[in-house]
Parts: sequence; structure tokens; C-alpha cells
Amino acid sequence: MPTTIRDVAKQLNLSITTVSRALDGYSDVAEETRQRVIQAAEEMGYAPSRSARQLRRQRTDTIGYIMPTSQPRFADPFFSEFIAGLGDEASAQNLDLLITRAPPDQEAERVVYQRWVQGRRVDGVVLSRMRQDDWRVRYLHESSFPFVAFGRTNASFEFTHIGVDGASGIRRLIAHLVEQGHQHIAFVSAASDLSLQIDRFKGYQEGLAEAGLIFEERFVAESNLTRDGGYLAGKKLLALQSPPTAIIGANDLTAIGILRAARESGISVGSDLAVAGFDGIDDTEHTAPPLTTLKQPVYDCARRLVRMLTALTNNEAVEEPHVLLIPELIIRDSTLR
Amino acid sequence: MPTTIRDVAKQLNLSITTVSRALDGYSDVAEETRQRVIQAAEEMGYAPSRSARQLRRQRTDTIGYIMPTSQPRFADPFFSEFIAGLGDEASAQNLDLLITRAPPDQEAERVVYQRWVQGRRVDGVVLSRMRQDDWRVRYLHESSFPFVAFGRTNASFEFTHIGVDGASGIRRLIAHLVEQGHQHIAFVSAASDLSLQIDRFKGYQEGLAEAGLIFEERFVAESNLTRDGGYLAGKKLLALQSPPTAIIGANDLTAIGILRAARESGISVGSDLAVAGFDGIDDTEHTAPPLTTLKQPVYDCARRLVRMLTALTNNEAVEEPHVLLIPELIIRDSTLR
DNA sequence: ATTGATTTCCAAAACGTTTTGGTATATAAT
DNA sequence: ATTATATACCAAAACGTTTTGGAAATCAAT
Repeated sequence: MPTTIRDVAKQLNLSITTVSRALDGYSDVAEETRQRVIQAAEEMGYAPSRSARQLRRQRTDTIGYIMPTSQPRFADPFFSEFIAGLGDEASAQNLDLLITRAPPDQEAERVVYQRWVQGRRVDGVVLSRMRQDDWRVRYLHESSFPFVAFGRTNASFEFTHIGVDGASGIRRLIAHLVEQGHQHIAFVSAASDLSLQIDRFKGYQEGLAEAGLIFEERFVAESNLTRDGGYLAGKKLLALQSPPTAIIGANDLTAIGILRAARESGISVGSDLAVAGFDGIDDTEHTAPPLTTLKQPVYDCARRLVRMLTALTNNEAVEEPHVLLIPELIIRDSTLR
Repeated sequence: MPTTIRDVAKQLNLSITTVSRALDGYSDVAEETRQRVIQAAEEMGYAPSRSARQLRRQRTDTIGYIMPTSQPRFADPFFSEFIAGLGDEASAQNLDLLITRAPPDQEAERVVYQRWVQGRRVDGVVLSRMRQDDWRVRYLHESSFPFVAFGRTNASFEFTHIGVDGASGIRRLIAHLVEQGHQHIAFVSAASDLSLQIDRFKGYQEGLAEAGLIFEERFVAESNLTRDGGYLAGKKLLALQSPPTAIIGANDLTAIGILRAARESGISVGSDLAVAGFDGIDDTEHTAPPLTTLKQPVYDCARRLVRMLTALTNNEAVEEPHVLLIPELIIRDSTLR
């Protein structure tokens, strides 16, 4: 039986009101009383019941994040870093972070969002891995439920988000590859409804054009943002008649899979084949060879998104509601001859 | 303004009670009425307020996990997989999962646990990365708060947990290394208060003894379970007068760092140096060369722990409260000549 | 001495559920 | 015709806070 505010009040012969206000730092309680209350609360191990407070205040002091992944074992360090950022900033703001996972664009996802929104389970949610025509954005907007997003989408209205200019990043990468003498550059892509795919693929096409290279359909292999997917796509590309001399993965995991495919084919990455990824996860420093990548500050973005979200839930103005970041090109041995 | 149960009741000219009981499936409401209620609730977008329900029921239907890591950017896939398991099983049981991070064995950690326990924020918690003399175990036990743990500790009382027999795993690994002709086997260890360190290090010493090898202090390098830590420790060991021919990392991340140290020193892993890790994270399949490791079923353990915890919170008996698993030795190229 | 301000406290309402302990009506058994 | 039993419903209490709108006591100003 945990101690309630009533216990503390009785102990001190004060009213519940006074105890509550003392602890909340209101100015209408005498300093001496406040000290007594604080001490008693401490001694009795009192902490306000979260659910009671939530019910009364009509807010949960909790934000939610629903990982959009299909496999139960999500193995993408991107999410770890993103969640770490969310969690740390949430703690810093004295918020709780509620996490679950739901397969993207399926009934199950809808159910979770509805439960959280209608059950007033969280004050706001963070979205990531945006899709073109994203129903989540529509739904939350229509329910006028606070949310922020990592990534853009083609919604007809504005919403608070941080985007990363993948296209410009990939263009820079291609310029670098061309500089290294590459003419045959392939791309291992992701599911076509993902905003990041559309964005990065656009960069791929633009980058080729800028370098005066022609776009070849056969140099595009569709994959799924996983290591295994990258491996298979890499195998396929390397088995072509005249294979590419450089391969860009839609993310780092894909690129790591490609590295493995090259190794198994006896191809030396760096000298014979250039490989690059996107995200800048920690692993890329430790692969063989270390991987060239376009780094996006996932952790910091996550923290910033939480700050934007709290502004939203507090009905404050978000100072910069549409951020667009340029990823940083980190050149490592995997694209150096 | 979200719909409440009162709105639904008014709409149907029923009492709040009846609506509540209809939705909860009690038998004292006519089937026809129940259907009307269900339909109206659906149409009006009603979902019970979680906080109101929690307050009344005196339970949160939420379990908590506090990641014991110091760096804000935790980069250990172990945690991703663990959290994925917790999250999936929680969803399956219609529970929420609350997550945060706190540096192990520090005041901040204490504060978070106290907030959750005293504020009745969660129904129970899951512990991992246990320490000898773990204050969390003592505290939760004394507060008689439901918890389960991944890992053992030296508490004087019993508690529900799943342990992994690291010692026996490392012994098997050493036998394998000896079979490959290794006589000089080093160990890169973790913080000495971690149960996993004590356990695995014991296996290291026992394994050497069983093989008739002598234990040499200089072959032990202390590290911190990260890639960078493993890299530094690996560098140090490889710079010794007569360096080891095999190095065991306390976990996979450490081993991955060692791989990199070897590569930089121009040492060919497999033929010249054997390297092995512990955990069996996905990365190990994709390193160069693929890494020998002792795999523990982290994801499944996490799911099972949640099931054990719900048994505990429901005051049911846990059918098997003390599990001890043997890790599986997966031999890959990093320990084959 | 009266009035006005200020300080310090509090009773009661409200938040939205679930649960307890019924009551009224219809049906079945005597 | 009475009594017992089921069936279908409901009013009110309770969960533990925060907030509203005072009230009493003290102090300052006239």
C-alpha cells in the first residue's frame, strides 16, 4: 500500500490542498510549512500517483513512438540511436517515453495509433520513416493530435518535422565517386513508397545527370534496408554482364550487406569496387574496409523533435517548424582506391 | 475533447455502469444491448481513458525497463534486441512498455526507479546487465515490487530470473580454440562488478585450467563492452612482447573492436589470430571475417521475462522461476585457420 | 477603531473510469 | 397466489490527485 497525499496530510495535520501546493511550489504556502511537507514526504516515501495526476490534469506527460518495422527483431541501429535520443530528451523534460512496434501501413498500425490517441495514452507522438501519402499524418492531423515527424511526406498541409536532404547528399556522393574515376554507379533501393527512397533515388538520378552519366535500369536493385537484403542485391549486381564499379546502398545496413557480397565474390572493396551507404551508424567505422557514408545526426534530431513536440503540446509556438538538414559526406576507405 | 463513457451512455439512454460492463464483457447485460453499446462506442470513437482506468483499477498495465548504460548514445545491438523482445511480448499481452535510460549504479538510476515504484508508474520492471551486490534487486525486493531479471546476482534471497551460463560457454570456446592449436589465449574483460564479467571470466580461467594452460595476468585487458574499448584493448594485447594468438572478447562489440585492431596491425584474423565474442548479435555474421561467438537467445529471453513478470503481477505462480541457459557456440571464420 | 491588503490555509469539486450492492421486472416453481 | 430465481439494469462510492473559490488571521494604512 503506497503512501498517498492523504497520509502525508494527516501526519502533518494539514489539508491535502496544502500538501499538494507545497510540493508543487506554489507561493501561497509558508516557507516553513513547505519544508515540513517536503521532509515528511521524503521520509514517508511519498510520490504522487501518476494516474491520479494524469486524470486530473488531463495530460499524461508521456510521449509515444511506434517503430515502423515488420520483423519482430528489428536490427537497425538507426532505431536504437533514434530511441536513445527520444529517451534522453524525454527524461530531460521529465517525460516518459512509451514505445511499441507495428508493421508499417497495416491494420495493426492503425489500431495502435487509435488506441493511443483515443485512449489519451500519450500527449503526442513522434513519427519516423515517413511514407508518401502517409495515413498517419492524415489521421493525426484530422484528430488534431500533436505530432512531429522525422522525414517529409507529400501531405497537402504543413506539419512540424525535421527533414534530411537525401538528394543533395547523394549528389555529393556521386560527385565524389566520379572524382574517383567511377562511371558505372549502381543503386540498391528501398521500398518505393518510403519518402527516403524517393528522395535518395532522386539524388541518384540527378547526380548521374550532373556528371553526364546515363541512368541504366539494370543498375538499380530493389531491396529492403537490411543487411541480408543488401547482400542479395549486391550479389545480383555483381553478377551482371558488365557489373558496376560503384554501388550506393539506400542505407548503411544495405551497404554492409553489399560489402559482404563483394567479399564473397573475391572483389576487393576500395580498389576494385566502391561501396557507400547512408545514415552514418556506428558500425560503419568498424567494417572492413570502413564505409563511406552520408551521416545524418539521428540522435540530435530525435532530441530536437522531442523539444518541438513539447512546444506543440504546451501550445507554444515551435520556433522553427520545418527543418531541412544536409547530411555530411564521410569519406572512408570503401570508396578510395 | 475526446468522447467519454458518459457521452456513450447518454447517447443510448443507458447508465454508465451498463456501458462499462457491456464493453468489458460481463454477463449481466443483454446481448442486444451489448451490441448497441459496442456499435455506438465504435461510431463515436470511444476508447476508455487509460488514466481513469488505471486510477480505479490500481494497476497501470504497463511494464518498465531502464537501460543501464552511461553514454547517451547506446550503440549495443544487445539492447535493441532485448527491447524488441520486451516490446513484442508486451504488445501481445496488451501491455505498454515504458523505457528510459540511466547510468548504472548512480544516483540518477536510483531516482528513476524510485519514481516509477513509488509513483506506481508501472506494474513491474525488467532488469538486465546485473551487477554483483545489485542495489536494484535489494530495493525492489524490500519494496516487494514485482520484477524479473536477465542475469544472476549474489543476492541472499531468491528472485525470478533467466540466467545464462557464460562460464560453461567460454569453457567450450576455449576447448575449440585449443583444438585449433592455440596456446596463448587472451581475454578482454568488462567492468569487474558486472555479473556477466565474473561469470565469463570464471569460464576463462576454468577453461585454461582444463586445457592445462597457465593463466597469465598480462593476457587480460580490461575494457567496457564497446567497439572502441575492444579496439584499444586489442591494440594493447597485440603490442605485447609475445602476443596472444587468440583473443576472447567479453561481448561481440568488444570482439568487433579487436577485429579492427588486428586489421590495422596487418594481422590476418583466422590464420594468424583467432577472435571470438559473446552474445550472437546480427553484426557478427557480416564482419570480416565472420565472427565466432557464443549466442544467447536475447529476443526470446526478453519475451519470456515479460511472461514471467505478468505471472508475478497477477499473483500467479511462475512455473519455472530460475532458468539457466547454455549459450550456443557458433564457429565462424574468425577462429578457423 | 475601521478598512484594505496580504498571507496562509482549506473544503469541495472535478477528472473518467470500475466496482459494489443493490432494485425492478419477468420467468419458473410451488 | 405466492415465493424463488434469473435477468437486465443502475446509483453511488471509490481511486488520488489538482484546482477553484473562498475564509481566517495577520499586518498596514487611514
